[in-house]
Amino acid sequence: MSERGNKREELIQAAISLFAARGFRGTSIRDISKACNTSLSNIYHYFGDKEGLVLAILETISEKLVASLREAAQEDSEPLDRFRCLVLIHCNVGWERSEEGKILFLEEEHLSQEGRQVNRRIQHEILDIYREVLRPLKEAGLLRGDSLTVTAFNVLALVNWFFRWFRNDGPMSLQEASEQVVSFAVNGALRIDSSVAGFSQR
Amino acid sequence: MSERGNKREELIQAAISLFAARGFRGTSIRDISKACNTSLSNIYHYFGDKEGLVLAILETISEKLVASLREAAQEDSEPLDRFRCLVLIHCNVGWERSEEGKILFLEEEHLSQEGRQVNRRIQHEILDIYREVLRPLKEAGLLRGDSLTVTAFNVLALVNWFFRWFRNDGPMSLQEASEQVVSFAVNGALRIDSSVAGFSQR
DNA sequence: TTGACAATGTATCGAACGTTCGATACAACC
DNA sequence: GGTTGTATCGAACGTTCGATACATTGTCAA
Repeated sequence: MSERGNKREELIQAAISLFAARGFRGTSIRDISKACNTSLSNIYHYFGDKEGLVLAILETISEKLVASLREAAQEDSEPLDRFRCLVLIHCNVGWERSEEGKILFLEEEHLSQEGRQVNRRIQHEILDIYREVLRPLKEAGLLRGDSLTVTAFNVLALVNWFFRWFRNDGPMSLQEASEQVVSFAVNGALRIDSSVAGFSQR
Repeated sequence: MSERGNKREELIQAAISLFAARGFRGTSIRDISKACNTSLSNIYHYFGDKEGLVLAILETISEKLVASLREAAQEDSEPLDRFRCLVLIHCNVGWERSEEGKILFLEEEHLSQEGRQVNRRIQHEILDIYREVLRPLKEAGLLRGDSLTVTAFNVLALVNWFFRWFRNDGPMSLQEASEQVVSFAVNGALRIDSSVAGFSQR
């Protein structure tokens, strides 16, 4: 009936949804096994224990979300456009995968030492992408703050909070809302002299 | 040994710390009772059940944090300064009471219908404070976005995320860091023509 | 002094938790 | 055709959970 490795992926997907909706402690492995019509012990066969399941989830997220952001960050265009593009992509991709995003920031305190490290590593990867994109803008003297890291934190704040307040059935479309976020991020982070052109001199 | 009503307050304070550190599901009422050297049943005597304890905590937070913000928002100064002041106060007071802040945003999914409503009400109160402070700036045509609400969300994003990344033992002081947040918030939210003066015409 | 009532403690409950176990079914390999 | 490895199962383990029942103490008005 089922191909090889299918159940494992199915379990991960179900666990992502349940963890995102009810949290780590709020979701029992029985809930997850029931959602996949399989047995408790099958989860232990695949992941060792409950935290092993979380680690597998984090791996999945790391591969998908971070890859999308890296792609956006490596586009070959002007630094400002690249920054704009990164924030916009992050809003859109992150909203599509908002369940995964919730897991990243919701559950750190319930994890063991190893789980915490993996979690931090992923968050650090994302932060680094932003720093990298912001760096040429800083070198061009466009950054408002002194610290690349603080600026990156602030931009990430906007994006991650966006996933909390935005509702698809609200008055704004995803496109409108994420453009608002981009605008806020650009103007909060950068000093823009109304002349956006003539920028790529360096 | 203990005065009347002391135990109740002691239980609330201990519960705030434990919930903030380990989450709602991660903290048992036994943990809380042990932290106060009292018995399980005392908690049920005072709060009815575990969620009643959370509701009592939310009441406490609502009284303290919201009151501080209201105070900052009602200062009699120029609208821009009032906005600046509100964000700054929020950063500082919120950091001092960061445990309470975590509870506000961490646990919604574990609460019952009533708990959710109380939680939303408090978040709505805070959002309204920001909207109120932003309104005169919008009427003066200084707001970048069309929506007061979205702008308020974005500012709240910066403040609430600040509580996540800021560390007292880091390279920046609380004052430096919160000023960075204020700067980002002001420039992200508002169109400022470098001439800040001559503003209070209305 | 006593009686009501709030405050606190002890003992216990059923349910749910994460985890482990021994046993299959089945495919692949030797 | 025996051996091995993987996927899956149901049952049970010990622990902890939120909650309750009931007894005891403390306090203060009648």
